[in-house]
Amino acid sequence: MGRSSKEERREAILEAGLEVFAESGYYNTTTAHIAAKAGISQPYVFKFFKTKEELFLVALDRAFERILDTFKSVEASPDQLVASMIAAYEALSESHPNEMALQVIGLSVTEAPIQACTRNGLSRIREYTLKRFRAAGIAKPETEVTTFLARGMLCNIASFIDLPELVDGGKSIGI
Amino acid sequence: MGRSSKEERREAILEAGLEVFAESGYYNTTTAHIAAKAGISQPYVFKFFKTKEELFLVALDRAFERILDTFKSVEASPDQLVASMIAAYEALSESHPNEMALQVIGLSVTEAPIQACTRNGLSRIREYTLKRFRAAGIAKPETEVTTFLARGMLCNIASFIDLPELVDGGKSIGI
DNA sequence: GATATTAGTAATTGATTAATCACTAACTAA
DNA sequence: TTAGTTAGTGATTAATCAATTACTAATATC
Repeated sequence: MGRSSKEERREAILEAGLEVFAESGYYNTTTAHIAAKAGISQPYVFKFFKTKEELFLVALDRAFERILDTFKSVEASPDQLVASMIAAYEALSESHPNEMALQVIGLSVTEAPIQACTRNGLSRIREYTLKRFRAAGIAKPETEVTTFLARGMLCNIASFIDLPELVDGGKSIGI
Repeated sequence: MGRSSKEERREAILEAGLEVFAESGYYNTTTAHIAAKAGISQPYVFKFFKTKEELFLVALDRAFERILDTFKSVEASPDQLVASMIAAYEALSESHPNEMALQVIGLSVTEAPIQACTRNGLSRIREYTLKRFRAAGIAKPETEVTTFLARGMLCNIASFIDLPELVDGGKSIGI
């Protein structure tokens, strides 16, 4: 087996971790669960990630990066910007639900590096969105960005705690 | 010592639990921490609460009840309703910050009874708010309620993860 | 076919912690 | 004073789990 296989194995463990974390949260996920889902032994996880925390951090960071990349790829006329970003976010919620769940989980993990990652991720998303809203000449951009992020986060929450009616009475999965 | 003292002791343990949970989250809070903050021995906690989970549930339930009671006490003319409810929520965030933090923590605790309590609490708050918005003749009440709740929750989140600029650039503590 | 390397595991450890148990000291009432 | 009750603690337990260690089987290389 060449290098790519090793990288694939790491990727498979990361994906398994993502799934189990999204299902059981950070603290109730054991490295044994992750290993089982990845089809390997529990200690072998540690050949790819030094700690459980590191594995979670890599997954969480990827989730934030993907959101940012998704927003960066949005091209729209000023008056269509918000609608386009909402659509992009909705698509992401469908294509990568586990990464969306990870954001909610990250919120109340008190380990400092994870809190820092969450803070940093949300901060960067806010900054970038604000820049776009401003460039589009949207009125009260700070307020609009907060509402946009708030509705997006509530959408993740509604999905994670399985309470769809929390968002717009559950009529759509939209933010 | 009469009965009231026993009730006071229970209340003190509950308050200690609230503080420690709000600071360290659910899983990183030990019953020893709570006992230390309450000035008693660790096993004595269990004379008042059967399990750590039960203690958390009582605190979380109280947090949701207080929000609901606060909203119920809001009296305002239709065109002032939203502003009044925001003001009431802001006051609550200042007077009972730990209970607000508990909501965020409850979101990603995967133990079933706690998830159920969170779901139920948010659901009831949404229902009541929607009723009030409708009675005030607010247009698109479902959407407005979602935005209202979303901004309130983001406010709790911003406070819990110590990222004030997440809400309206950090200019105020408002929702 | 011997040697080295890679991929992987079984077994163990060490720390943590919720919860129980067995106890004692202080008060209360007859 | 003694019997009973209440308030409280020290010591222990039983389970869990991240992380390490020490090993083996397979594969590639010369």
